Amino acid sequence: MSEPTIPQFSTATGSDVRVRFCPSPTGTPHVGMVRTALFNWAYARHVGGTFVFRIEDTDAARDSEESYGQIIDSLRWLGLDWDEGISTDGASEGGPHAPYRQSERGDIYRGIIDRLVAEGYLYESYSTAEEIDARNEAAGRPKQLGYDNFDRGLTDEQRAAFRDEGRLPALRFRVPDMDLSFTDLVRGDITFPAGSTIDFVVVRPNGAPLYTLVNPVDDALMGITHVLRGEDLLSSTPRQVALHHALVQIGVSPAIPRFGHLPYVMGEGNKKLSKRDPESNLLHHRDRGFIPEGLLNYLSLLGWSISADRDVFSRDEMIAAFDIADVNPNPARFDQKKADAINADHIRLLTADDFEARILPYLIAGGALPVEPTGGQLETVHRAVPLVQSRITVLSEVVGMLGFLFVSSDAVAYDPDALASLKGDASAVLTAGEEALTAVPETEWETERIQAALQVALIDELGLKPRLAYGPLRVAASGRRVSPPLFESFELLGRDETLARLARLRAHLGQPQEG
RNA sequence: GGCCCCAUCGUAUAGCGGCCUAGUACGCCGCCCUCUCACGGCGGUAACGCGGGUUCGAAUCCCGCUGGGGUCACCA
Repeated sequence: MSEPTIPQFSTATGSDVRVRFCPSPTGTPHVGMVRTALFNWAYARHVGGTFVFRIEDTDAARDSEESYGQIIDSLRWLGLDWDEGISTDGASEGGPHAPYRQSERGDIYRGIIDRLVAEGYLYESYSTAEEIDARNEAAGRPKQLGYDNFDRGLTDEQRAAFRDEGRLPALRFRVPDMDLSFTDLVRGDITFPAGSTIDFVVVRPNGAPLYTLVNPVDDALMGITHVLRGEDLLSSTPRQVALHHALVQIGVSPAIPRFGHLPYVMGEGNKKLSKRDPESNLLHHRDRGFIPEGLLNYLSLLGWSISADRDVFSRDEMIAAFDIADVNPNPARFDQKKADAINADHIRLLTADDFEARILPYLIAGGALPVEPTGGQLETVHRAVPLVQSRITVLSEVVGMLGFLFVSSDAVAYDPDALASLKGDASAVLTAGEEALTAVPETEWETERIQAALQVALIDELGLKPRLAYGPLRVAASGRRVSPPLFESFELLGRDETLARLARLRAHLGQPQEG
């Protein structure tokens, strides 16, 4: 008859698996946070389990409604759908364990706290930070050791005395004096020696429960079986295991969830990707023109891989292959170049129509097109799609790539860079080009005819190198050194506009340079 | 400092005792294609932190060291 001291961890598998994503709505969504959401989601989808979305807003001072909205917006955009959790349309309660915002679950916590106190798992602590420091100092105990479990042994008289002073107690969890172990889903067995986990505060003196309490409590109440979270929470796992143990003891939940700690997402150097780094901001990537497929793909590569020789794949392929057991424990560095390359691959995978629909908002946001583009402008975009889809890595690049198509000849801006690239007698080239193209009638104004005319006039007759011949024409058309293919661009611009641009650059080059 | 985690090319990773004179991708460097830039194609550069074991055999297992990171809040 040997009852184990530490009860069993969840043995749920397959459709019994319940995972959750429970961000705290502070600040803008971070890519590390999204990676955590992604892995939880992918695992749930892989095993056919349930993905719960909960909001941990127990810190009124730091939480914001704006951040809350951004997180939801981000999950939606990425397509990380949840089966249970906060409801955004008001049409449903969101699930059987509602509410899913901790700020609305006060009564539930109150009940649990009372039971935990009654069973002796929680005790009143009157020590202030100053008093703890002072005691440590007096005892020659290193300050970093923190709380000394002083209030554990308070007598009724002592507590009454504190209360008579008008002091209110915080509630601390009594950590059992034993080794605390668990088998991490990505790291294997981990043991924290007895005595290395001190009693921690779970309820503020004003009665407000803290994350240290509500996180495990909600996981227990919501039947979470697998906790997949960031490595930064690894060292708080022993106290959560202890608390979960208590919750099992008092009958709140049947088992302790299993834990898996995902590797850090690092930035430059050897530090965590900080909120300060722009690439940590999910919204920043979306604004640049990452597409969900690309970002999801790249993020999944931070600590995981689908196979030995492939790294571009769809979300369905990820779901089919993803297993938490395959996650790599090493910290991963966020590599913007690699992320861009993966995104570029996904952009090229898009159908032309899809690509077209996706670049429109960027053309508008970037100012290349008005908020309500004309039919003619939309037609131009449509025809330009094949010219740019393989030329960009993020969607916002279409603004610079196609912007010249939507301005009049007198408004083309010449990049200093482009002007500097002009070698030889550009004016002569422009003149010859104008003559050759003037000979092309409006009715024959299409790419092949344009190319043929220029080929004859500039390459064959003037004997110019293609580079020298087409450079000035490119700058005249787009104002840039890099642009979509030249002859196609001329076709899109139309005969009159093209000729006007060649004339304008010629005039511009003939003028003394000014500012 | 206590405790915990981590350790393969610059980066992300494959590798779970012999298939590894270590594979793939990004990056970088060449070449080809070519009206620019891309795309595409071909080739190249570059790694098992160190030291002990275990074993016929170790990138793979064990120990130590070194190095890096995290955490020690009435934040989450």
